[in-house]
Amino acid sequence: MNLEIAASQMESLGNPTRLRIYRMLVRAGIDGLPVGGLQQRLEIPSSTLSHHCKKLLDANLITQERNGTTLICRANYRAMSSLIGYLADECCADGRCEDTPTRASEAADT
Amino acid sequence: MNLEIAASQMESLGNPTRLRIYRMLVRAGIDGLPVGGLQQRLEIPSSTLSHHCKKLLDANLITQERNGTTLICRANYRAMSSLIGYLADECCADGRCEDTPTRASEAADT
DNA sequence: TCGTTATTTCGATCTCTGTCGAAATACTAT
DNA sequence: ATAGTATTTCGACAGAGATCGAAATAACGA
Repeated sequence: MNLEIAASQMESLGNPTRLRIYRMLVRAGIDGLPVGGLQQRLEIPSSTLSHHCKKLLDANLITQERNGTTLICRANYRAMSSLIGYLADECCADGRCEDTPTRASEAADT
Repeated sequence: MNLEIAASQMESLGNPTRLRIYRMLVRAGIDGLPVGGLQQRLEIPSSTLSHHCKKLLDANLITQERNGTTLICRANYRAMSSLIGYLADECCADGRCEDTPTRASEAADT
């Protein structure tokens, strides 16, 4: 995970419609949902939906698998975990932490 | 936490410069960093930096406290936790999960 | 092949965002 | 008050993003 990738993923999730899509897929689990299923729930034009799915796909936040004429979308859980890790990573690395008056490394130095 | 707030926070973090700022503040811990300190490291015009800080502030991702002429910025750790929770929340609530062949609730039903 | 359903691509429009320099404001110290 | 430092606001511009309808493509079954 690096800054550029993390930012692009955040940007993808920074649109309310895409965040809804993504959360639907997270909720749906490994079975995922077809694009058409998403469209029914979202009630937006399919071209708009396709546009958003492409963004999520490009950001590697979802995967797609064809099944006949329908296209199954799934959340990429691994990417989600990485992103979350990146956000919280190195919390207080350069300073004191909120919960502990002294950092572990500083305590070790004493 | 709701969708609109989460999306606006994601959007805020979806810009590389802002993500850098935010991570610097996360690393800095409770002591935070002055705007000027951020500017030295980022090497961007102060007007641009101010613009980004305002976005992060509006999204409730950072806080600011005046200390004389300098303005201390700090990451809002609570907001970060909420956001992370929102992302991972209700994973697989509507379907089977990746790791477990059957969900806990289904297993309980058996 | 033909028709039907599912999905994407195209092209247009409109709005929003990032960036900057210049000017304004906030605060402190003298 | 005045000068000096820190930060924000303003106004402008270029570029990116969201949205849509229409047309194109993909996959299937009769």
